[in-house]
Amino acid sequence: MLNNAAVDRVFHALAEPMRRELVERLSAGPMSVSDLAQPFRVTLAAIVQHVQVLEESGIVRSEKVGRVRTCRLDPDGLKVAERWISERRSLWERRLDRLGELLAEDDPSDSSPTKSKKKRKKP
Amino acid sequence: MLNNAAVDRVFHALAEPMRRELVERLSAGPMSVSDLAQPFRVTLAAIVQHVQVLEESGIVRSEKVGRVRTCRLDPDGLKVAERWISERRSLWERRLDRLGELLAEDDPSDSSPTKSKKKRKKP
DNA sequence: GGCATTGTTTAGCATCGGCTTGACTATCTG
DNA sequence: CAGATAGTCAAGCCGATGCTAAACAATGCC
Repeated sequence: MLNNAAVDRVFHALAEPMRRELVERLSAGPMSVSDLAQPFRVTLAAIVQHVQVLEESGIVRSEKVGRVRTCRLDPDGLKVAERWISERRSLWERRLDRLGELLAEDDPSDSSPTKSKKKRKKP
Repeated sequence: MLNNAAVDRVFHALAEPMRRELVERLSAGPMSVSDLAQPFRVTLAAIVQHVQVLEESGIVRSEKVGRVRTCRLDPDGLKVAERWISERRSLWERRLDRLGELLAEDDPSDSSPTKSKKKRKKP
């Protein structure tokens, strides 16, 4: 995988609770940095640093006009993480489905983990 | 949001590259801890710790039979992260769509920085 | 011009997190 | 039984990370 570094940056960015809240706020619409900072009890500098991380990860884009920097969500950034997850999950779930089919083929017994009895019959 | 702590744990778990590789390996099928550890150049203890984090986050379930602990992916854990992302992203994208419609309605003035020309007509 | 607003940058601090080491338990195998 | 295998636990090292303070720059407003 070549986009490994991108996946890395995105998940690293989303690991931080305050950064996720910033994303949450931005999902409602674009915002200046100080507007973003308003509900938090931290320095503006801290918010700026978080925004930088989000921006380097591709989750957020921003542009400065005058002295105010306006930040907006970039769906493509989030898509990177979303795809990584859904690929792994669907891979695993397909596997589970195939397994279920195999079990159902000739064994109507309960497939729950407690005392699973493996009666395999290969024709 | 009450499941905030769960979201926190899941994203924290996925932030670590080696843990994501473990998830990747597990998406191919269940595995013992030492099988999981095999391709990595770290101690078994390190892998155990990673597995614990993944398990506390709900991404992985495991059961010990005899002296071997078998780990398997739990799709529900990954779903927590997947839903968080897709909710934020789709919220934002819906907003973009509405904006596009509004712009197309009667005001050709440009709201995006790079000369985007949206000529859409709403029937 | 003078002052407030809005960020940006850097250095330092404190905490967190990943990893190792080493001691230990429990289970299999000959 | 002895020894090997598979994992667990606790302590500690050390680099990464979030936050602050402080100095700075650029823009807007009177």
